[in-house]
Amino acid sequence: MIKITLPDGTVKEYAKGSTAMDVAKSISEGLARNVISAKFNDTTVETVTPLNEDGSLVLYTWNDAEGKTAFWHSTSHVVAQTLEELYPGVKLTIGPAIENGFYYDIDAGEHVLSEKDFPAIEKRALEIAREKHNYSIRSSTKAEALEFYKAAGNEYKVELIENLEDGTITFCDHSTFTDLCRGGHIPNTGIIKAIKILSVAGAYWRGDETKTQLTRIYGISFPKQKELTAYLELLEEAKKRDHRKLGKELELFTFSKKVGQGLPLWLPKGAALRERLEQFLKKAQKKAGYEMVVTPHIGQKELYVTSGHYEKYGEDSFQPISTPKEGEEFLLKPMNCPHHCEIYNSKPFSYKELPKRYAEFGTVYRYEQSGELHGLTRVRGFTQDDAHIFCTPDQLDQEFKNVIDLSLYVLGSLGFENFTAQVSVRDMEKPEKYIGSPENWEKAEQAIINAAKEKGLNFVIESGEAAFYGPKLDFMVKDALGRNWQLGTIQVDYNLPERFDLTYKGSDNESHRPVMIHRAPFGSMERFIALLLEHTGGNFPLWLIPDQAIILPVSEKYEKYAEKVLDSLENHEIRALVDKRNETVGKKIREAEMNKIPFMLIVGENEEKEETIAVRRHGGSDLGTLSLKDFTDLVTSEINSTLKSF
RNA sequence: GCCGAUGUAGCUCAGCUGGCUAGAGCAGCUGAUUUGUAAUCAGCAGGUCGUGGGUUCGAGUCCCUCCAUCGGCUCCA
Repeated sequence: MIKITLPDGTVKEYAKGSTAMDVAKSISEGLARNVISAKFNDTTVETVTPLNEDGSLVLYTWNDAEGKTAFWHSTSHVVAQTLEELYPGVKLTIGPAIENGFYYDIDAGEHVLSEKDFPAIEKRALEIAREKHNYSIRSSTKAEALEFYKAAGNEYKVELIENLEDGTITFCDHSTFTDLCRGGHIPNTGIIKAIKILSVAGAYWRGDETKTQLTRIYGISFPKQKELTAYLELLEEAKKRDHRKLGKELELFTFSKKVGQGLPLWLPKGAALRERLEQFLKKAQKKAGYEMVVTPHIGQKELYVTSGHYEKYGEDSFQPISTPKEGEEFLLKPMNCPHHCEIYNSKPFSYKELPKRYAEFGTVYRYEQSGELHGLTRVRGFTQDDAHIFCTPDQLDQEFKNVIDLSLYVLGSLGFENFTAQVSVRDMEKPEKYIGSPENWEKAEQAIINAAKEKGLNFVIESGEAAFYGPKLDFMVKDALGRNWQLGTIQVDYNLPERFDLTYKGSDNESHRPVMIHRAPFGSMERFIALLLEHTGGNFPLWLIPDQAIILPVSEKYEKYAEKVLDSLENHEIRALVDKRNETVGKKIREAEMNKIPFMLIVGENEEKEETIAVRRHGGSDLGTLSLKDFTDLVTSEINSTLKSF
């Protein structure tokens, strides 16, 4: 007998060799029907794996993330089988579950897969699923596994197996299909009721640009057809919140082929919105002890040779601008830090004067690969809400926490709640990749982790994600389609102070090296506004939205009164406009709704007589007839409740 | 940059296997209407079908080049 500990703490005895499914059956029939994956002593096991020792067991259903992982991974096997069947000669590589669904990478050989092939793949995969095949895991020796794939001519699997330890190699079989696989499957293909192939894309073998490009098939599957339908509807809804679409509809920004790809053009409403965001941050920064500086958009090539950026990125960047003068070259600035370093260097500092905090809304230019450009989230010219803090090593800890406070204030004021933080630290196995002393790195990494903990951030630590010059903390936010984007960033830098020979005089009357912090709470104005658009669906907070109210006169006769209302609102700094067009009220309301204007103020005979306005809120609720004072109070109080001062 | 897809009026789209002067709705303009909570009516105007080449008696439709966009990959100071 073996003792199995369940998540609620109960311990039960089972015959040796019992499976997770046996345990589920002993608890309830319903659970047994729904259990699709299990973890035994923190290792994923099949529901049919015999358990031969004491241990703790967790059972998962479709409602658990682990259950979905097993479900989607299992589906990828079925899809792989389908691909082998429909396109003879394809070579399978890997097929994991991902956050939403799964993919399978294949070397399709001569076949070119496109969307046209999806229906056939979906149909056949579902047929296979319906045949209710059991998944079963089988061990293999390394020699056997190698022989199998060498015979099949699949060099990818051979490469994978060569990197595996003998004795740990397993295959998963179902139907006539077999695949090298470490495990984690649902019991039976029959519970896969809906399969959707979502897209096809190129992906390099092992993520390496120099290796073969494989064909990646993305898909998703569900235990109920209804859930697939709901998921596809969700995707449709998400598309409506795409910032590229909303930006066009709300006239915030545009792109021009003539100006160049990845170079956004800000329209009046968008520019004004940007301006409000900048003022908002400037105010908070002033309180936090920052000083604004201004630097030019270009700098001598020498500047970037000093900073080291030219060596690292020069080839792949906008190329130097030459001048009539022989040998003179300038670069568009790809970041503001070197300029700020030179500002620091413009005079000597005592430790008593630190930290110095130089802030600038600095526009930078980076030659991003054409295939990588994406709306406002990935562009070639953008404005960072940049600042560089020069401080003593002792001040690093406190400064870092202060920056976190500022970043949280920014995210909070704009309604971002579901952000995560990522702390990027060194890859301890590759010390040669980083500059700066290990002691300093250790100190900085600890300072960041402590600060993140102290501020209660929901964060993950990623090894090897640090920049070569220092560790960092990034705030990550998801877009409408669930893709992760980095917004705010806080980075410690030991490199530039060294390269620019920055110093301060310490209490010991010796020269010391300051530490530098790069930080941008928005990240960039472009990306921040993009993510804010997707988060709010275009319904920005009242203080930020371009037009706060629109006055809709019922007919031409009330235009004068409408103008009077507009004057009054403008005196209270409410951004409003009058729709004087010769259209019906219904039409004016419809368009104001589509333009996402928060308040619609209808004025006609009654309102003129009583000096009031009939207020309709975006979304349809009727706030009734209000006096102008009541309305301005309403607007002010709503703004004050969302926009706290720092 | 790589793989796959897309590109018709300001916007959203139709245009079947190549065949008369390329269509619609919205937006725009003109006129009528003076409107009370999500589209008043009528008329007009608007397109070298992304670009350049090719095949063909004939190309929006087929082929190639380039450009841009979209989904991924790689990259992201």
